[in-house]
Amino acid sequence: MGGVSAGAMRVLIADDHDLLRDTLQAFLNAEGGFDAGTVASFDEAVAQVEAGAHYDLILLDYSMPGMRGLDGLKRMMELAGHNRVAIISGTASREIAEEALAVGAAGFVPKTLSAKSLINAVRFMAMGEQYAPLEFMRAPAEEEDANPLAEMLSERELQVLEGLTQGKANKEIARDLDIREPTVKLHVKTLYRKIGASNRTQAAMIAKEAGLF
Amino acid sequence: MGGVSAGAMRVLIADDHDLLRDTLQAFLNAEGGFDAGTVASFDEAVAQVEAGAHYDLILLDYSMPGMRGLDGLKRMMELAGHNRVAIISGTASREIAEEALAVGAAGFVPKTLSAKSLINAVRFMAMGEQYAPLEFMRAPAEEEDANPLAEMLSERELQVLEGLTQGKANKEIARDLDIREPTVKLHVKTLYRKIGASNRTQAAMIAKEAGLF
DNA sequence: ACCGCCCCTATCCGAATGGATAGGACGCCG
DNA sequence: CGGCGTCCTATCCATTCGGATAGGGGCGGT
Repeated sequence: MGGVSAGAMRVLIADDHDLLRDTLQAFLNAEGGFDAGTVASFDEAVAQVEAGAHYDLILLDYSMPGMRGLDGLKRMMELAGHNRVAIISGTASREIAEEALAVGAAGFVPKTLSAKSLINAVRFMAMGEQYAPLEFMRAPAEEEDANPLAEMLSERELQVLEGLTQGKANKEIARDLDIREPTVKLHVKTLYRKIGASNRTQAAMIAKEAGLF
Repeated sequence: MGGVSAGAMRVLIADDHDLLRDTLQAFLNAEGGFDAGTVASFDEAVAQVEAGAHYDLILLDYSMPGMRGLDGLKRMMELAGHNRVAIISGTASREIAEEALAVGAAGFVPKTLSAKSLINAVRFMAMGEQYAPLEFMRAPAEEEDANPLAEMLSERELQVLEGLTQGKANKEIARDLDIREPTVKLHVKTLYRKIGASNRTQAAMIAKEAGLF
């Protein structure tokens, strides 16, 4: 363990949100007894590591310049096998967190975590453990799909709706799904009622609005 | 950290990202001499204000539970006309910032702002000024509009296209624009050719895709 | 003045759409 | 078993849409 003063744990915070980065650094130093450094982009973090800097933990923001999603995580872990690398994010979904942990990240820290919990988490991860907030991993176990729309539509209706969002004619949709056109018209009509549309364009916009397809 | 000196400026931070919220509170109190309170949702912020709490500035996170975009801003400003209200966000676009300022927000604070700048900004806003980081407002000043689509369409065609994206029938569009239906059909047909659509749904999706309307 | 472009209006026609109605086939559950 | 919901098919009909064609009027540039 490369020792800096009295063995203070060294942490590198890489985040383009200066506000969080600066206040977090101050907080970790003051309340957690860490030795925290900061950079504002993935490339700067890489430069730090390539320059030989040692950190007990590197926190990478999921959506920062240069990160390209989990790509940055993988590259950083290759670059410095001995440095522990964790993801911090305010927006990433549970799926991304799981994938990050799967590829060997030291942990996943949502920005909804309390500052106090973060200190514990950082300490935990720096010790070599893998961390992720249980409530984050458990709660949205199967939400993402829970589009209010997708729930109320049958399988066929969803397939037809997808066709609508592509501007296809009933005849085309029928061919694609290998059913007769009258059937498509039925599904179209029923899904109109279900989602509150009065024509195919409205239906398509509503689907798009809901983030479907 | 209690040190609420007589004239300490009171700031309310409403953000569901505990991490930022807590560290920011500590930072504002320690470095800026503020008296900062925090809540984790819009509803809690409303409760605080309704309970009669006075703040020199209220910082609302743009994407927090209950906010519903700028809806929350407007509601909060109505609720407490004398309290200054500002938006803080890590993701919102320049357009949103401009709209927030237009409806009378005390300011717009991107989370990419440095902690030092934030203290100045908060002080500035609490004094009654309207704040927004110039580099944020200027940089993407004139791109968004340069829709390749909008350029090739005439005024009327754009109006008609907007009607299409709302799922309106030609007849409705004609009524709205106070022209005859055949004219609408003409515009529809010509704009199909211009943007490469073969029916109204496709046209609507293309417009949406291009960020129009 | 002529040309090009945009905007407006109009008519005709074939095709697609929206809506109503009426079945048949299947699986699930009380 | 008898309902119930879902999916499939079908027919009829009024309306809308998409496309073609044919004008007239205004406005700016050549």
